[in-house]
Amino acid sequence: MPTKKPGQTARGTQSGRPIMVLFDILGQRWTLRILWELRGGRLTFRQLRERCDDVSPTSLNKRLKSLRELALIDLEKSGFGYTQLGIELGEKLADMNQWSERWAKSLDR
Amino acid sequence: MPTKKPGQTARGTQSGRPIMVLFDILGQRWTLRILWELRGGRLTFRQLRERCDDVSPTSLNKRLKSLRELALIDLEKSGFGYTQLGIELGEKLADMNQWSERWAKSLDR
DNA sequence: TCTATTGCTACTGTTTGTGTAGCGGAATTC
DNA sequence: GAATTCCGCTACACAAACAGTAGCAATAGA
Repeated sequence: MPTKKPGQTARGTQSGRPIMVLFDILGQRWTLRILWELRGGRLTFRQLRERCDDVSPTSLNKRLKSLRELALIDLEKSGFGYTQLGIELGEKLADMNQWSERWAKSLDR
Repeated sequence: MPTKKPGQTARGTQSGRPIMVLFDILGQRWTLRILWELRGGRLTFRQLRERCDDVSPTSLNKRLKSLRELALIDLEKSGFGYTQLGIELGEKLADMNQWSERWAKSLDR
């Protein structure tokens, strides 16, 4: 299945609305994790695999391919890393991290 | 597979860090969409199914069960809806929606 | 009692993800 | 210049997740 871009129909919707396309890719396993692990700077394919609990190269490659097509990450000599757009999305994940800590505390009580 | 809560190991990690648990549940298909569709208020099981492009009841039920265990949504007489914690997460999704619109415009160029 | 709606489940087939092994290419080392 | 080491990536077979249809038990209203 080719990666769907905003404006095109994505898994589970016909609208092509950007948020639906985003939910499509983020709703696939490892996507969120990959974006998260890149927050500290560029990583090679193999470094990224290690950080992601040795995700299978098959899955990793599929996700990286999609994320590159969607212009969220790119590949340079020093490895995979955020594009300008990806940085913004990474900030959203950082927000979620903060929220998740409060969430965990609430669940404890 | 039982739903993992923060502090417990989740799919793809041993740490139990809240963000990893969150990525686990959000990285399953339909989770993000379900949370998104509840933004306008409570919906019954069947209403939610319709909004989610007729997702199979099997999948919907699994997600709802997980989200309830994680205290992100609850079920009242008027249907499924956000908990207090869920509202906060819903706001993050609203942020993402705004971002995704800018993202789509950037991709056009 | 009959009807309609609720949340939910069983069952089966398709799609998605996993795990191992290893490829070809480029850079580095001896 | 041959061998080694790293790079991104792929093939293939297996396991887990998801989908689609049908229909259940429980509740409420007429």
